[in-house]
Amino acid sequence: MTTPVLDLAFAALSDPTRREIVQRLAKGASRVTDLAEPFDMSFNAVSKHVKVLERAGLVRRTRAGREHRIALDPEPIRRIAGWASHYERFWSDRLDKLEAFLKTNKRRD
Amino acid sequence: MTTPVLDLAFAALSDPTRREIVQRLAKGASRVTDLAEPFDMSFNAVSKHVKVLERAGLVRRTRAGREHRIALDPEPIRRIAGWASHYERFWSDRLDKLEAFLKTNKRRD
DNA sequence: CATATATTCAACCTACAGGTTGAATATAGC
DNA sequence: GCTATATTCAACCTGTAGGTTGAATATATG
Repeated sequence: MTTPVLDLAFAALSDPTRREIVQRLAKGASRVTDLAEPFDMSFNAVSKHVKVLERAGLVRRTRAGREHRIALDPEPIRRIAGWASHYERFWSDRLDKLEAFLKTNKRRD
Repeated sequence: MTTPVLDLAFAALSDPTRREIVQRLAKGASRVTDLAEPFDMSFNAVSKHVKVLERAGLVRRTRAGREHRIALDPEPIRRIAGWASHYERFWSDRLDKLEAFLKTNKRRD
């Protein structure tokens, strides 16, 4: 009944359609119609998926006339990354690679 | 129908009972009975949760007589962390902190 | 104003999730 | 061998997830 943040975020991201929507939104905000276009399912189904993402806080909606602009909110993904990071001591073998990745990425900024 | 790794892992982790099981297993492997003990639900319910975790690859089972030893397999969590890391450019404000954290952690090794 | 577009709302369907209880199975210990 | 323990299996129930279709709502546009 509490349905806290992680419950909703994990559940929302367990659907491949919704992960694909999130991925596309990472490249920029989008209307619901444009999000729905590439999928082989009804517009209404995609609209529902967007609502699930919204309820989970993964996405924010701003209305502009009849169009709804859907934008990614990265906070819940951050929370998930934070949750996963508690298991880092199980993946010490990957720490070096990650650190290296972060360093080279930093240089590029 | 494909039900790939991320689908199952995210779905499994969307349940707070299962996240608690994972958390406890991070401190060491456990029998199903011991996992079930603190929960306010039937043993069978917990047994089912363990099976969901197992099917998602988050947990491995080794039989020793009548007892089943359940141990964490960190690979799917790694996959989730990897998935989440693709959204790092949305959290550049946290990159410095993470990098610092990794560096100090490295020093401690 | 009339119509086309963008979107949600509502009802419905089927499948699965998470819980229960009651067996069945297999091993351990007296 | 008998009984207690550890566990799954199977059947069942209720609720929700993900999809559909059809209508309602609101805003653009000729």
